[in-house]
Amino acid sequence: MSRTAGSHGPKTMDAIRAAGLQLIFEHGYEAMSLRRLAADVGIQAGSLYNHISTKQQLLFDLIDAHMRALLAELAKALQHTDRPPDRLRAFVTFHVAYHIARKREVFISYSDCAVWSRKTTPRSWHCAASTSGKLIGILEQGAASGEFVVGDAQVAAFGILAMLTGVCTWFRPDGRLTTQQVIAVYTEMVATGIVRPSAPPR
Amino acid sequence: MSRTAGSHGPKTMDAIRAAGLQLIFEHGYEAMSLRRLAADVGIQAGSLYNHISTKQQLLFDLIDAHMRALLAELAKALQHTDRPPDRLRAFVTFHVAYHIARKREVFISYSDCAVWSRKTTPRSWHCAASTSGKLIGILEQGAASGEFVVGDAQVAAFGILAMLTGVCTWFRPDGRLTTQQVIAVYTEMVATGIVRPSAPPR
Amino acid sequence: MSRTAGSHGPKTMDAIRAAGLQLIFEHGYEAMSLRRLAADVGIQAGSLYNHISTKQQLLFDLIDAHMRALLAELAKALQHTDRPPDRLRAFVTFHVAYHIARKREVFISYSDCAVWSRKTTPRSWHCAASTSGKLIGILEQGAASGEFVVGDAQVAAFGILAMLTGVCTWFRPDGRLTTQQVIAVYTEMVATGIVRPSAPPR
Amino acid sequence: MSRTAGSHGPKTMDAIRAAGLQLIFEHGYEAMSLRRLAADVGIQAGSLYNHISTKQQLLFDLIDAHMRALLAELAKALQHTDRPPDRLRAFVTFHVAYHIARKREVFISYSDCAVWSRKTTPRSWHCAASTSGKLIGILEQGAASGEFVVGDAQVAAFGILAMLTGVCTWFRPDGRLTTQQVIAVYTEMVATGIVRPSAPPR
DNA sequence: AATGAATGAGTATTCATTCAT
DNA sequence: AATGAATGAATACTCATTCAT
Repeated sequence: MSRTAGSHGPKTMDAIRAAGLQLIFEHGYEAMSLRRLAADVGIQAGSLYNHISTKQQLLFDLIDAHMRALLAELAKALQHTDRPPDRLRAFVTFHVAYHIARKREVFISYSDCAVWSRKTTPRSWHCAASTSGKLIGILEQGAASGEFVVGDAQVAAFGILAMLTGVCTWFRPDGRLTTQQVIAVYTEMVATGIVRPSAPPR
Repeated sequence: MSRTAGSHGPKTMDAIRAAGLQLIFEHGYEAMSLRRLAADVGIQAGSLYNHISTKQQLLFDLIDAHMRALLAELAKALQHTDRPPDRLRAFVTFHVAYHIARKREVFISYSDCAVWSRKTTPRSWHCAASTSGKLIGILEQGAASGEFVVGDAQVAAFGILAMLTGVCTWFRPDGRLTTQQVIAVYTEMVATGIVRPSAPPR
Repeated sequence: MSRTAGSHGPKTMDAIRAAGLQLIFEHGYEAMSLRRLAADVGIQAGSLYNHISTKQQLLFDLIDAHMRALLAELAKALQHTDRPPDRLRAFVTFHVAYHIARKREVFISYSDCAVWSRKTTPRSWHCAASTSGKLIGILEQGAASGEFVVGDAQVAAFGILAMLTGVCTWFRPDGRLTTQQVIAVYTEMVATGIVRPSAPPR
Repeated sequence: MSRTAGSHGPKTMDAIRAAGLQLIFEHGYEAMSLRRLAADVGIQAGSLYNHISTKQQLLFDLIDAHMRALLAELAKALQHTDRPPDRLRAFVTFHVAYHIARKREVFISYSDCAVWSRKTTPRSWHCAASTSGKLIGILEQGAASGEFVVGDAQVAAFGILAMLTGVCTWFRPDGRLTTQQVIAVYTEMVATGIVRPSAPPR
């Protein structure tokens, strides 16, 4: 029987990460208190330091884990497609699904930009650059092959990413549309235009 | 004349708003200290309370001013257009220009969502609802008149807004594109598709 | 009438210095808690920071004040003497009297050495070097003029200083000897030998 | 063989004492953390308690060992001398040599006075009393036998002890003087005067 | 309208120590 | 005899806010 109430053993670190994720999502990094985090985990505040080195490091670890997962899963999502239209579709499908599923991770990654902004290059930079780089590559490849017409590939990629990421801010699981429907709508919008001019008068 | 230590008179409130805007943008609302704000203004921390009631109220005031300006200028930008394609173009043009010019105001408005999230309806909700409502109206009007084909007007509006707002995160005045060029690219993307399939083979 | 119990106004800093001096003397620098210091002063712990910047700075300020006073008073004690025996006598007299009167200041100055030891040159180094330099000067001057015979002037100076400073550790105001008597004994010991061989047998 | 992480066996206690001596010397008792001590030994902090009962007890043990050694070696140094001048010379020789060799032990013994001061009689009191008692005895014996002239034997003893102990603070093994030379200088100073008036004019 | 000094609750972090394993 | 995780109290220091002057 354990000595006291409260979490114990190797599960504590997992509980800290889970509670940290939730609390930073709810209150923001600065406003999250380690006392509150410890309370949610069921240990004393000082005991957190058996598992983390600093509050900042906990944030970084959560962000890093998110970014590694994002990149790994994105790579997997694209690995069996090679034609640009298919790759674009796979990109959109993955990105929307991931951002709906990992809303909190996405949110706290912005803490990185916000909190340490403009001092140091945020650790999310590499991830963002890699993700947008992949999308730019798809667009340029399609443009080169004549399958797409793209105005400015870079701005297009940033636009698409912002649009897809934005799903975090409004999607509700109990809302009007299911995840699948949202994916379908976004895929259609990216592939054929958000607003399509009707057939030109002849 | 430069702002000096011991600054006083009716300019103090303006200085507080300016310094507050900059500091919240740089550090986030929670991490901004009123002592630092007071130092930037050139007064003692306690003296701030001759001008503001609380730190939170200062944030709200900045956000409210931003949102009122956004809505007022948006209304003005749309007031002399009535055909949906023109209105959509005007909307995009205005939104991009405004977000490039008011990067910091946009940024701190998110503090609102972040900090007081999920407790109370954030004051930005009305603004967001009004803005997106206006855009949805344009899209639906165009769809009704047969000038546009739009899949899901609401998702399309959210997508467009996210895309346009995203310009804040990457635009640099000394970057590859001028504000005018960025506006042109976004307008084109919204009007005719981000990625356009090439002419179908016949 | 003041708003709360507790010290107020420009006297607070003096009270902090007095209480800090006493507490560091009693418990040592590391073991002195700012909470306790604040309580002794009659204010809240946080209010200390209206007067000091850090705990370390408080220590340094106390040490610096002590050292400046020591050097200034020593200079004054020596200023009207010029023959080495008189200067030596004046040095001893001053040093014993000062160390009896400023026991606590002397004690806490050692915290400097102890606490920040061997990392940085302690701020007391200049004072110690200046004091011992002055004494060495007296001894060398007397040796040169033939008024003294001194073996190793530097070791002699260190020895004398240690002897004189040591009075701090055992002198009690209510003890067997008065301050004047102690000064007389030390002066005699320094001038004619701690232990004097009796007249050599002939 | 070097001490390695995971050190165990009967050598652990020795390693704890050695590391404790060094750390208290470097940082002072209060500032020494048991975590750091454990790290230096190569074990976890909790494991220290298989060897020591409390942090305070470790300090006391180190001090007691030092004091027992000092008293034992002093007794041995004096055991084959009986004439006061010889005993005084032996005392000085021993004391200087011991304090040069055991600088760290001497230093930490003062922690005792500092830390627990004025609450309880420090454990060093017996040692100091015994040491100074022995010296006073030598001086008085010499005075009684007519071999010495001593003003105030007690003050003289305290003065000599402070002087000899002070060697800790300035002696450097690579300095101008060897240990032997320092001993010679001190012996001479104690026996014939720090500063000797030159031969009186006749 | 500004100051300077105060409050009291809060912060992240460290500490010596305990104990089941 | 060692570990790793826990405790609970303590640490220096910061915070937004108040208010007599």
